[in-house]
Amino acid sequence: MDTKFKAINDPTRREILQFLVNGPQNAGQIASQFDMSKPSISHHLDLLKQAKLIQADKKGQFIEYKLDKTGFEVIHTWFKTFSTYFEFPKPKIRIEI
Amino acid sequence: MDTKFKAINDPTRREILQFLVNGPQNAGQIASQFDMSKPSISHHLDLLKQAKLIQADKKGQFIEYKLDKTGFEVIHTWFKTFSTYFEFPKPKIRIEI
DNA sequence: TAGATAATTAAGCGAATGTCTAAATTAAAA
DNA sequence: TTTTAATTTAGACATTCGCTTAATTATCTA
Repeated sequence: MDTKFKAINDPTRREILQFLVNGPQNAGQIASQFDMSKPSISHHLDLLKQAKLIQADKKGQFIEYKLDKTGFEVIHTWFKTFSTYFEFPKPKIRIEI
Repeated sequence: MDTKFKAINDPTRREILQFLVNGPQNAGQIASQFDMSKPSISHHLDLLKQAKLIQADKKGQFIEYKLDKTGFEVIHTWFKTFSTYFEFPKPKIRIEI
């Protein structure tokens, strides 16, 4: 729990997550998106992985990262308490009688 | 944005939010829930207020705090990208005819 | 007006965080 | 096998964070 909130607390890590919405990317491709050293990005990837917000797949010399549902589900559950409290708008449908 | 993620990063602040689901409480009532000095809680409340996750209402000598929809909506919007990506189950709706 | 109560602001300190460069590991290519 | 490339691990350092105690502000009440 703590690990997940810590993971999404950093703006760079949130950007990495956004970037991975486009699909799986290897560490180098991710690093190239940022004006930051590769070791720093590597460290961010590690924290995201620990939080189970991303998954790592070794592909030969490369490591491919992708979003991991596991961690997001936990955050989603946490958030539900509050969305219920405020009754956030549910999707609207039109009914024909 | 940064402010909100920072706010929910701390476990004490998340507990405060959970506590406020029971309804508005003043600073003293909130502080009494934690084994921590009042100034520390006051500081946490300040950060939550800055993040617009809670609202403060001065009631004479007391200050009453309650959950603020504003900040939660922003987090909700951020999260939507990922819940869409994973196609999280949508809330059930009630149909009125 | 004094004194007591609720709460915040201020100052200080150790621990955690994010960044960097340099070194190590692992796998592909020459 | 030697070299090159992808990535991580290690070590160092400045900044931020969360906590405490002491002081301050604001409000109520006797």
